[in-house]
Amino acid sequence: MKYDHDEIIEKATTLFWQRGFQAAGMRDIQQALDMRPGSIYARFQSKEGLFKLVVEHYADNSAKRLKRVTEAQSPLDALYHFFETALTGPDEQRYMRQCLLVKSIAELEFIGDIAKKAVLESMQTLKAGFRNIIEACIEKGELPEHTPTSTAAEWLQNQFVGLRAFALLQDDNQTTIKMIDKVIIDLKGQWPQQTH
Amino acid sequence: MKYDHDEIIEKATTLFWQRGFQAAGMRDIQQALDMRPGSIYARFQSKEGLFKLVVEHYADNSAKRLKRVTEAQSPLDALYHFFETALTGPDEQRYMRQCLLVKSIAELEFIGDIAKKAVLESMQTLKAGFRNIIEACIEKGELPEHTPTSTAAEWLQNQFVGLRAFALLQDDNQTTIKMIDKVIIDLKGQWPQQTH
DNA sequence: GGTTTACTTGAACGATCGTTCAAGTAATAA
DNA sequence: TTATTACTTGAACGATCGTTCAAGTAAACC
Repeated sequence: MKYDHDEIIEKATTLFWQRGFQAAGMRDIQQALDMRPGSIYARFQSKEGLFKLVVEHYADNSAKRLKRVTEAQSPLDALYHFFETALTGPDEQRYMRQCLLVKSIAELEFIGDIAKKAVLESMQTLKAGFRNIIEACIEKGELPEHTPTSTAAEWLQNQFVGLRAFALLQDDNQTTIKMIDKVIIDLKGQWPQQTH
Repeated sequence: MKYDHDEIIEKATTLFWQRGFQAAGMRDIQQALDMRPGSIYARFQSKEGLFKLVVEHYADNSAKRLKRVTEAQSPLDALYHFFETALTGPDEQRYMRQCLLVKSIAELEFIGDIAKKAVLESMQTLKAGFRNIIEACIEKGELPEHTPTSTAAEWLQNQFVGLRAFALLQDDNQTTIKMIDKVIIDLKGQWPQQTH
């Protein structure tokens, strides 16, 4: 084994995160990993097989981060920090502002069934992570008891998705932070009634 | 001229909206338009040239719709309706839930500079449309005077983008409507202060 | 020591991509 | 009537795509 497995996955993650599944051609991958096509196919079966591992690695990482937010003294503050870190990084890491999973959803049709399944399942994992954060906030008295956890979790994930798309095109971090502030305000705010 | 110009653009819009720029291959386009490659290139120079016209056509249409919202008796109600129509259409028109422009932003790198410019400019047009709606709401007393129009417009566009991505994966319209309700609630709600 | 297994190499394959081009058609202008 | 212009056709081009494969290497197992 000439190449370390974790190192490969991380290099591949960077490439797929920057370029997306389709745009990252096999020859780009070969260059980024410093591996020849045969090696890659012997290990990962296909481009999709490699991508699947990357998605799972990315989702694991994200889930761990969300868990850390849940376990913070003030989950609400930690949530704010989580958003801020994800959305206002330095320019050379701008590609990180976009969520790899969301980016993948945009090209779901081209990905193949196996990796597609991994993407959608990872989205569910993240949603559960957001729900845990909200429940932790309620428990610590940072959010009202009557907050509808399931709805709020879906909403929060959606805000995160929207903000990542927003921050990607946004040059002014101050504007992005204003949007994060708004998210926190609305999270504490009213929720729609069942009836409509 | 064997083929009508508007008809071509509309057929092409449907195809690009469904498949995206990259995924719509020239042979798909040829089939959808019932035209041979030479005809297409003689008229539109390139795939990108055709796409540019499609984007502009789409943006014009969207701008008109937003304008109609602005001019409604109750812009806020009309806004609600606009969201609802865009996000809960029948299943065979599911592709319409995704905004063509937002979808294009996801593949901005592959599009080419000319169409790319058209996409970004169209986004600005839409943002201006949202701002006009908010100003109309304030004028009609449906939103507080102190609503920060520019921030709120950016926020509203962002909510729209997020919701379209959300609705695309969502099967239950009731859940989507709950999210639209939340948008309207938050639109009337508090806004972050300048200082932070 | 011999066999197996896991990995590595790099040339090459077939498919598909956007695009070109020589040739033809039909309407308009001079 | 002739020339020009705008459009149309369909075969074909070169580039690039993901993938395969014969051949080689090196550690692990018997």
